[in-house]
Amino acid sequence: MDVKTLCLAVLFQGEATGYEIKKAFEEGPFAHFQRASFGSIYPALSKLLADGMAVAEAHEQDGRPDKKVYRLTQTGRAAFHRAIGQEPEHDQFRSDMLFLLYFARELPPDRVAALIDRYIESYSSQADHIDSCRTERLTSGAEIDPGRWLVSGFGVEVYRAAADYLIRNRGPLLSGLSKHSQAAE
Amino acid sequence: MDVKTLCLAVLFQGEATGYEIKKAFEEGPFAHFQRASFGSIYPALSKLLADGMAVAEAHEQDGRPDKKVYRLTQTGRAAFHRAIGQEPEHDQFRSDMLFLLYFARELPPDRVAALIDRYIESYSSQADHIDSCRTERLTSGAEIDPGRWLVSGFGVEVYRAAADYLIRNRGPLLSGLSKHSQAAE
DNA sequence: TAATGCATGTAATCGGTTACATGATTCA
DNA sequence: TGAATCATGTAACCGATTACATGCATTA
Repeated sequence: MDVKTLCLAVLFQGEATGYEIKKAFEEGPFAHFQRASFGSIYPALSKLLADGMAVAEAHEQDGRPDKKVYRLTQTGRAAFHRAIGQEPEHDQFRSDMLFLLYFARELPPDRVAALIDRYIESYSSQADHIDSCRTERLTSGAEIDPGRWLVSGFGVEVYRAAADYLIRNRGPLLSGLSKHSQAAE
Repeated sequence: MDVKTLCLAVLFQGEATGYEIKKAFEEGPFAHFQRASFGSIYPALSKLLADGMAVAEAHEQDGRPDKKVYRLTQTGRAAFHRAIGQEPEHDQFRSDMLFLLYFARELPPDRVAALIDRYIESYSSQADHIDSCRTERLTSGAEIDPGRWLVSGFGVEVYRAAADYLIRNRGPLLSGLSKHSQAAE
């Protein structure tokens, strides 16, 4: 998804500043499946203004640059609905980890072990983080949006599955590698 | 991973043409976690030649352009080892599906159902495809590389987990959506 | 006869990252 | 005192996609 659509999506849920939009992709609800940088968000927001898809209100602040709060117009809301109406591509789990581990044989065994541990930790903490947001929302008593619930559940499940797989296969991989190097040498 | 490194990786496993490298990302062993287009592969290959990381041998063919078979040099092999020695970033499952389903409430229920079905099918067939390659390799009697084995196993497991999750949550999502729309209207 | 596979490459364009520039406040 | 948070923006650069250009052989 291009950053313009991503901004449209965040603003669709309520007014926000560029800074807050960035946070939505860092800690917020989109954090585990989309990403955007300041260098793409601010230009996208300017374009949204220029295209009449959003309006901005400046809130003065002392010492800091004026806070610019963006809000979608009807045009913007329509554009968002058009965007989510498009046929999406198939999802692919583009992974540097898999790329590296594919060549495990070419790496020192302790480096392979360290890599796996790093990714177990990384996947697990992602899953835990999403899961804690879920329990939080559940206990807050607020109404639960079925779409968001499914999306966060998916995150927990898939990242958990990834971590579990690595935990189960760490040993076999390492012993497989040492057997191979013994045979080769 | 940048396409230059990706080409280095394919060529590390043996000589290949640009066309064959493309196939490695379409049906080959890298298909489920990396991607590259002709428009990036051919320039990357030229750069590899220019940098002395690969040499190319032209094989004449009738009617078609000469087939150019690339092979890594020692320099190229060293560059590849340097590349896989770098610290990678954390993996993120960037997903258009999750983005769309997050806004399920904004879509017609039948469209949501169709989307989910599409992705169940897509994830399942990815998992099946990788799995069939695994059993093929297993029954071929050839030696199994532990790294590649782990990587393909990961693909099967994670795509399967994704499909399973959607199958289990399709109904609840849809009924959640209809309840909500009844309450709102 | 139309589409697909084989086979290589270029060029326009696009979208995004990274780094830079600025600067007050608060927390450790 | 140094780092992090809040807050906005620009510009250089890079990498990749898309479309284009060519053209034979095979398969449906």
